[in-house]
Amino acid sequence: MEGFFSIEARDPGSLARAGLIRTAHGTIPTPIFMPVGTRGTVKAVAPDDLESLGAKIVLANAYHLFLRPGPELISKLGGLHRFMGWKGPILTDSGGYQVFSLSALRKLSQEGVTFRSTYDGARVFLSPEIAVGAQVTFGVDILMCLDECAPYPAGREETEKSMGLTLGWARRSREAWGGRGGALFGIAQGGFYPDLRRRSAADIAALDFPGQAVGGLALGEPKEMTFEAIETARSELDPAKPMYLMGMGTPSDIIEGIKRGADMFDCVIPTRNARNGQLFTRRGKLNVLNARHKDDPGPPDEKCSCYCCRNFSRAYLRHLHQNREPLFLRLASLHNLHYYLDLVTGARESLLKGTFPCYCKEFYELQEPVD
RNA sequence: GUGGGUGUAGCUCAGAUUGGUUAGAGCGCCAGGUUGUGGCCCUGGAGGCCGUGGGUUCAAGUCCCAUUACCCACC
Repeated sequence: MEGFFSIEARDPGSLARAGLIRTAHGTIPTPIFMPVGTRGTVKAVAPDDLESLGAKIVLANAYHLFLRPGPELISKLGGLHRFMGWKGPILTDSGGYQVFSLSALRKLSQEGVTFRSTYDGARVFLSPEIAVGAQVTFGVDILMCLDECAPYPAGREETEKSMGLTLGWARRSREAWGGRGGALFGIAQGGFYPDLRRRSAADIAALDFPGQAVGGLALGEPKEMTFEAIETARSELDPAKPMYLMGMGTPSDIIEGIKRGADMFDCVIPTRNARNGQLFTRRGKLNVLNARHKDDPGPPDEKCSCYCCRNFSRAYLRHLHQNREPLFLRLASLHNLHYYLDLVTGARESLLKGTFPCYCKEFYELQEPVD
């Protein structure tokens, strides 16, 4: 994968860097945030919204799309890009997270994982080969290996066993991929045992994937543990390749992740929380459903230039939500995605200008103290 | 007018023909949470002259009488 990733600028005081990831559907400037579109749609927003927000890549989920509508249908309809009407790059998660999040509905074996479908209860088997095959069929730009994300807390033995399974699956995924289609990323696990984290990262790095992800983060552990795990993994991964922190995170998680060398992020927070009324502003979180906004004529964030903030009041947004109007979901999602994309774009620009430390400082200074 | 039914939280209703701590639920409301997503879900909180007035009783949302409002049926 010559020229897949290049680094344009580095912050001398940290591991932060700005780079470019080149794919068949476009070049992705990093650091980047990927809106989550699990089922081939970023909930409540259309592809043209994503485009005007400046989204450079979206994430979809192979497990969900595998179950419904299935790879054959997507292939028949021209691949996932065409199917979902998004022309830019797509990354698919393999379904590894579902091994964790749907743990009550699955049985694990060395060979793979058997799920009870969350749609109709049918038994579905997923292996590293099947997961890669599906992603290749989807025609996505970045594929993820099937992995197992150990829960938190987890015992040392359980964690070690889990990362072993993940490593075996990573080898098989790589074999099944064979360089076809997009770029396959390996996933380092290892829980919160520094030596296991280190080993998992080293083992994954040795497999020489085009990109590297760190999984098993933000499962409820204290922040210091999350950051330590990232640092530990980073020390063993290949710094010439993009590092993707899976499922991260809050705005400050992203800033802290960038400092620690991360290039890619995805998280459901901006879209999910938007649907529940929690909006992100420069000054911190804002629950626009709170009664105190009942007659507030101001936008969610005075300084925000998004479509929502330019045109609508907090009072109107609250009104929409109280009446369960679909427009609420769209406006709130647009705003939060704008915030997240703006956050990483700002970080990137500051890295290119050499002002990243100031950018971070300003980010924290603006946050209102939490009471 | 006569007979029957119903009045308990903002709404819909539980609270046995066994009277017994501080009267409950769902929804709504108020406030938190949400990290590789089902708009789901989770956690707290506020809110009651039990229609009104009398009576029986140590004790009444519960039993008795009256009264009032609404609903249904029949003149």
